[in-house]
Amino acid sequence: MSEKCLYLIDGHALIYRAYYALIRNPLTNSRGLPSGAIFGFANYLLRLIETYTCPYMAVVMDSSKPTFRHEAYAEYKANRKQMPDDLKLQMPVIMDLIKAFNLPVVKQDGVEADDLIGVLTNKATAQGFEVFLVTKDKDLMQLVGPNVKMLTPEGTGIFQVYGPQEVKNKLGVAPEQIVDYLALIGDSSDNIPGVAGIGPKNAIKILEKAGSVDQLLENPAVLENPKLMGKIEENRERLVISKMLATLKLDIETGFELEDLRRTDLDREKSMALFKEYEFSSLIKNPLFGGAEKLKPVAQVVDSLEQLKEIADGIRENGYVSMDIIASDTVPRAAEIIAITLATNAEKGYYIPLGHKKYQNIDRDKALDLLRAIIESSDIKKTGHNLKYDAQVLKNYGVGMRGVGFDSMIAAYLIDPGRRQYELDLLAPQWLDLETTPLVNIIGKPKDNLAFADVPVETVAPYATETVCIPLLLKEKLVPILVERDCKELFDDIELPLTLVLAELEWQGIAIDKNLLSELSKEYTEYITTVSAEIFSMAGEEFNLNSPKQLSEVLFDRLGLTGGKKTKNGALSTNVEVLEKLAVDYPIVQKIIDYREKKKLLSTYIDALPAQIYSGSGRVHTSFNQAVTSTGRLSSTNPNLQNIPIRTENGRKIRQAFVAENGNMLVAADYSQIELRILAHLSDDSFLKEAFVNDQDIHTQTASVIYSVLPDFVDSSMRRVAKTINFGLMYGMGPINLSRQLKISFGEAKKFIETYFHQFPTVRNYMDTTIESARLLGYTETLLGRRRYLPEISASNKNIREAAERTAINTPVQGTAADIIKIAMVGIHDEIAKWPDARMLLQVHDELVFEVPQERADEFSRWIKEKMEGAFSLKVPLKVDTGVGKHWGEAH
DNA sequence: GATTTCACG
DNA sequence: ACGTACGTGAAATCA
Repeated sequence: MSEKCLYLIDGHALIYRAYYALIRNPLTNSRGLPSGAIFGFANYLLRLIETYTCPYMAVVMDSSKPTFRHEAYAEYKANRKQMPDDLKLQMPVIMDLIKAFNLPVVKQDGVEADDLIGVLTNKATAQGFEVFLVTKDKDLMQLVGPNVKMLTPEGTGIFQVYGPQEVKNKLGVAPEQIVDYLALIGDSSDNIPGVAGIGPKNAIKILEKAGSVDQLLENPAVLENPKLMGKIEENRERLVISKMLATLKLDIETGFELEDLRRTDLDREKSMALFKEYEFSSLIKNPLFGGAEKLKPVAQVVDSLEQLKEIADGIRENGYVSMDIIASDTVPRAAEIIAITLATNAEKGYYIPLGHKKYQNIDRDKALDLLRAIIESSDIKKTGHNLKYDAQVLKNYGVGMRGVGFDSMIAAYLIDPGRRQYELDLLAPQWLDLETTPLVNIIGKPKDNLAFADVPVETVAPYATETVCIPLLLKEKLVPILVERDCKELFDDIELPLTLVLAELEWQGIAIDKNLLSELSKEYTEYITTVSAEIFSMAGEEFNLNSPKQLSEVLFDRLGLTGGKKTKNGALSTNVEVLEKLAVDYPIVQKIIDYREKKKLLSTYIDALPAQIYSGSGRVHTSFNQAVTSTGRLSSTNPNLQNIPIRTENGRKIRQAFVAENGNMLVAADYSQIELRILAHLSDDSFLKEAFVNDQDIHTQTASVIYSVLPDFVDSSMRRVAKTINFGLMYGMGPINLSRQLKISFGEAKKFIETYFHQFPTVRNYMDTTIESARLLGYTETLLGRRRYLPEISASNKNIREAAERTAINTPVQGTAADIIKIAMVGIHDEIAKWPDARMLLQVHDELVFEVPQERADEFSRWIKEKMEGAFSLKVPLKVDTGVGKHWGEAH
């Protein structure tokens, strides 16, 4: 690129663009500071600097004072909303970033960035410069010419170049006509009014005929279209104003000279410091900063049992080992071991090939026997990433892992439970400034259908070595953070042992009665065929009942039903709440509701579950994810066994298909009102505490207080109201939702809530204190110190702030319940061996399901009750209900 | 890939 | 005037 070349960066336009491009996946660093816009903007700047080496470069910012356009047209930019809070927070950092990059900033009081860009562009071209306008703003296309091009960000870090021809192709008008074009169609972001009824297509047509707005106003008749002509005549004044607003003001005096815009090299240290603070690992990797370091541990391939024995001795001496299993399948129960990698320090890993094709492997069984003592020792601590997987694969070979000392996935999750992913290739750059070898480089994309066993040992070994060395480095980095945050005990005593408990649950799986499901399937399939035929005949046409869009068209357009509600995207909703209201008057709607219920059960459970049975065990093995929820709960996938129907008659039938095998029974044990008990504890409310201490019905007691009647006089509807309030409370429910839930008026709902808080001031006080503390600290935490960061708690946008406040109230309650049941699970796991053949199978947030030999089922359930109730001491007792049955439905 | 709906605690 | 509870995962449609 030539010496005489200048970038003019439209600061605000690019910052906003960066902000909105990343808004769907809000980026924050581990302390919860928002950083999406900073990241996006930094990324843009880096791309510019590295791909186009222009020696002149400036960031042009808007004036903070009003400009002539505001004076000329009061509505100018009136549509502009105030800068969003989380963006406002980022602005000072963005200014620091620009400074760190040593980029000149151009800003002039009373002058808009657009105009300044125009003036500077003219100045530069007059001196023979080539100018690039870096912006998203269409207005500036009017400057494009032979030596002026526009660079528009497309996606993250890619720029589209617009010269005169590209402008013409994109918008259908030449750069010289942009002003007239915008004057006609208007621009909502700048609130340029334009002419109502004239959009891009009409504008192009008009400009083709008239040439310009001025000529058009002189002679509207050229349009030869009375309707269009009328519109123009009516809007003469608006057109003039619009054109004025859209036209850049180029007769501005500015003190900036081109030499002021010469870029000096960026300050690597400052930039680096900023990137680190905000954990922009991918930017740190940029070649401008020398690139990220690559971890280069030695990958030693173990080629004999003798050598393996020496390594095992070394590990015993060392006291801990990082390990990873390379296996044939991501589903652990179906996975065969291809290799094991071990490391005791981050410099070197041992790769033990056990199942590579076309390779002289080590005898797998002998190798496992050699390692068994290490893996099964609770004294030799295992480190790794997602050891739950490795533990299960080993279990396939009869090796039972014990003694987990560190798991980088779990550690990263505890530090920031809000993240989506905790993959090693994300954690390494984030916490260590290291780059990892992408898995794609080893086994290619899924379509390549390549397995580890097919890949040469020399290719896999370096990759596998990284996966054991990085967790060791992460341990050094993350453990001090956990210690500082006072959640090391939570990590060591609950989460790490839980990993092995979950491995066990998943590995065990649960038996499914296929025959029962296939009968249900027949029955329900028949039903939905009949109902859908009825629906079509009543509707007078066939359509796809599964398509909300088509259904809404049929109901609200063609059949003319009213009373619909809109979804958040403006479509008319067809959800069950809407349908139930309509069902009163329209029989067809009731049929649709019935169809929906059965169809849901059929496709999500009845037909899906049998397909999930693993042939090797004849059982269904879910995944309990330990690093997903922001509150500390587990989640369940493939299949989700935490949302098996129970609330409706039809749905409950599905529970009968979860069965104990011959000679066994299922024992289900669930914590009764655990969240309200936790609320009683946390709020220290004497009434709530007393109710639980005396084992009274909490909803009846609450009803008695809010209705001011003796408990004996509380009827079922009063209890129902109290129950809804009690539950809603923990989510921060307002009157609108209470009224909807109870189908009562807004006023009544409001009164109930007022009465409640009047009667339970301690609870209100607790909630206020919780929100206040979340605001001060930036996070809330559970009784066991599990943190959740809530940066939005200080937002000025009421909706956003209040949502964060509700989260601040709910998380300690929901999260503490999660902590407690995890403690119970770990405790039970440690002792369950004394019950021959008893196994823990499922966790459903406040419930545990076990499979136990029939003759000991009752005794076992008494033991479980005791273990679960004793898992943790609150100011009120914990209560557990148990049930025993041949199937899950019966065990309740 | 986003949207809508609905299953659970 | 407006929107409208916390935390999840799966299926189906549609662009």
